[in-house]
Amino acid sequence: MSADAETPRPVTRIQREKQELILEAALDVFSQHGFRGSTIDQIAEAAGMSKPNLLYYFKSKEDIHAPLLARILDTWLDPLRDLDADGDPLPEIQSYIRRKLEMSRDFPRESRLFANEMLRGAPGFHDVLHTELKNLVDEKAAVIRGWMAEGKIAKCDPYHLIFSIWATTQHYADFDIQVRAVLGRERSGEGRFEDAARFLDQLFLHGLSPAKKA
Amino acid sequence: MSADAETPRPVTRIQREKQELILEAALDVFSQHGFRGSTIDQIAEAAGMSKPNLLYYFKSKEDIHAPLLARILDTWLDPLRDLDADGDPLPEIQSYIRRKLEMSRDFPRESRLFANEMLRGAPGFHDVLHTELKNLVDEKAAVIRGWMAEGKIAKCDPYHLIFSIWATTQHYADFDIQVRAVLGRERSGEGRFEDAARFLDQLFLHGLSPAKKA
DNA sequence: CTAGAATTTTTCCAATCGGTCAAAAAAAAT
DNA sequence: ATTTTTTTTGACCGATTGGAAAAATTCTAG
Repeated sequence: MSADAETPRPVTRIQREKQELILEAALDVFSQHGFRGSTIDQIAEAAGMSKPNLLYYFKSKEDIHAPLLARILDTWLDPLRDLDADGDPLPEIQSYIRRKLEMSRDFPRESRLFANEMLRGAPGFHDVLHTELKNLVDEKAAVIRGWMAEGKIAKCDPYHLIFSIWATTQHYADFDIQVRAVLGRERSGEGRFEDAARFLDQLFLHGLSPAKKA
Repeated sequence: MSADAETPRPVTRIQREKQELILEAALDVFSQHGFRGSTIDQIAEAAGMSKPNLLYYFKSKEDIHAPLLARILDTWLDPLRDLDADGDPLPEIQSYIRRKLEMSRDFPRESRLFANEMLRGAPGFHDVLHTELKNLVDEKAAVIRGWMAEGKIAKCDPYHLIFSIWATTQHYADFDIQVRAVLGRERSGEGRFEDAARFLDQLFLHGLSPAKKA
């Protein structure tokens, strides 16, 4: 018997399903209230079980939160990983933007959980940001810089370019309520994501300068 | 004697100062942990006083939080209010971006408090978003559309333009930790805001299309 | 100096928090 | 059917929470 007093490693299919159910409920709660603002009771109720029962599957609040974060960061960076150095620069960036926007549309809770963690100062997350994340961004920034050197794209700071893509796309998940309020009832349908996609295409491709017919 | 059992309206100069001291401390705490994740004890300690003493000045947690939010939304929108329909479009927008960026640099806690509130779904804030905020944005969106009609600026959705300015500028306050991690030790000085300003100028003015010498 | 008001501290409370434990119940294995 | 294992429940614990009450202190005016 190992000395590890941990959550029963998922043997049964049922166990895995229950754990998934709990993580799903926890995502709901954590993404709204943050880690400290969420309670185990809340999560348990959202998952339709009692608190001790939930604690049978995850032995602490942290143990529910941590795997959520880990999983999310990973899928969150997938679109950036797929940025292809051998592709056409502008279409590559364009499709990166589109994929990030789709993630904000399809996984807003994940985006908000991530944002909550950043606002807290990302405790117990620092290392990942400075290694995994930084390495990936460094790599892709180099790719982008390569495109600039070839004259295929306007010269600019690739890091801030990536930041601006993150910011503009995630905004539609994290500030959803504000966006809906400002757009009003009529324009708050799912169509707002298509409008956003159109706008971001134009912004990143041409900016605001009036079209020159030179 | 009014029936309102409220916090002693600030008569003394000392009272006003203490209240300000508390709000300052509360801003620190709330901006990091959100409303539910913050405790009165934390705030009291940050303000250098005991919890009951703090409760002498503000009778509840909500009573500390609410005025902070109200004040922030107001100053937060100042730059947009100043967007001048009679000014030159591109410089107007450029200086709006710059001011928003400066606010992220100089008042990051305010930005984070606001972000925290949005993530929660902005309870007890809905009305303000749908009236004050929406009205202002509608007004300024009309101004921008006017500029487009005159051909002084490229045609695009003015609402999403405003969203993208909010997103890109506030990102440097709300995701500060991520930004620092990615930029690395060397580039995490205050200079990053100048880099950001340069980049955003280019993004919004010209986008990423390679400079045409047509 | 002294009465009165303003401020601060001490003590306390009920509710909620994260989490434990043993017993009950349900499933699975024999 | 019965034993064994897994899952669920109910009762409970110490710590922390938001907040009240009242005593103790400090400040201020006369």
